[in-house]
Amino acid sequence: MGVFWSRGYHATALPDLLRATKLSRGSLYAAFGDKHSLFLRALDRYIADALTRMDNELAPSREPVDGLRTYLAGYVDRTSGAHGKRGCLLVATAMELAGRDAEVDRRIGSFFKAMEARVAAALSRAKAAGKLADGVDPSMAARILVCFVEGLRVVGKTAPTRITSQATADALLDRFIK
Amino acid sequence: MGVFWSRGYHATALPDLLRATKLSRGSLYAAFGDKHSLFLRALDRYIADALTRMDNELAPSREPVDGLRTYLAGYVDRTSGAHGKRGCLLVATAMELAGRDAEVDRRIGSFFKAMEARVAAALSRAKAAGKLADGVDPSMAARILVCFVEGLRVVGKTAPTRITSQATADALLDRFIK
DNA sequence: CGATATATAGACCAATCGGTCTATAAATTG
DNA sequence: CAATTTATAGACCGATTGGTCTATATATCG
Repeated sequence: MGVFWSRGYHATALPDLLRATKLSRGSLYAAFGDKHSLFLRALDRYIADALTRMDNELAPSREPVDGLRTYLAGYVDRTSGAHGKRGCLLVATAMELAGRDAEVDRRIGSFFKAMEARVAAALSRAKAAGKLADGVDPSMAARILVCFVEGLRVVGKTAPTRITSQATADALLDRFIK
Repeated sequence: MGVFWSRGYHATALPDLLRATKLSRGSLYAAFGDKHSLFLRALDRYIADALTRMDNELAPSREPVDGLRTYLAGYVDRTSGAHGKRGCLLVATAMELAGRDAEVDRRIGSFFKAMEARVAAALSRAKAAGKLADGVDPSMAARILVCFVEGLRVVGKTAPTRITSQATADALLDRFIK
């Protein structure tokens, strides 16, 4: 997964995969079929990891605003400094392959929907608890936040400081909560 | 430019470039040196186009909030439906090449800075005109908007409807203005 | 017109791509 | 221990990569 993550699909050659998996050429093909299948598996794991992380951060048992704060803080951490330069397998894949690979399309589309749904749910709970500012619609705000964090991943490629990114994320969330 | 735009750097092969430029192999190399130089030229033009467009949309002579509205509307248009699926040369390049290509790094970094500066300037003018909501810092809000529109480009790969994207952008801007 | 400069098509190059296959080594099992 | 399975290294394949070069055609110009 890591090698696709930091290089992208096309730029990752078989030798890179062999080095990363410590497998022989034959074993790799026996285990995964071909490069494309292996890539989809890496993408699936990346997505699954991201979703379970969100399920923890935004769990209904937690205070929703706290959950959103840690959710955003996680993105801040992953998109600033050296972490940021590493990029994001999902965003890189979306830009590189979406629209040209049906399997990828489905995964990207459902991931964004899933993320948006989780954020919207957390915002709804926050609203129910009276924590949201007046006139904030949870599902609308969720779409904004999803765009924002994915934008963070893009801008994160220029390695902004954690301080700046954190302040930006805080400023945005502060527009939504009381 | 178009061919790099919709396919990315690695996925664009020489035959694609020959077809797009209607040049012979020899002429293309005589004119541009190599694929990488040609790519940088395409990227430069893409960036220049984007900046001059912003200079028009956010011109000091225009009403700043109107300028921001048309600026956002432009992104909405470019990131929804079929336009969205086409993607963005800049974001695709950032994800594909940033961190591995110094020439690209410089361009991506300076573009985001330039975009942020222009948006911040427009927000400052809006604030001076008393149009900004209480507690909104122009430069902070500019960072938020930049992340948001770049996130739109990513999510736009899933071809959301223009209606939805426009409503999302409106909802965000409404959090900043009175 | 004839001479010269320019651009063309496409042969050609080494390197690398993803993928297959075989001969050998290592591990497993009875 | 011997027999058998499993995994290894790496030769090998055709296709394609970015890039060069030459022979031919097309303009340009005096």
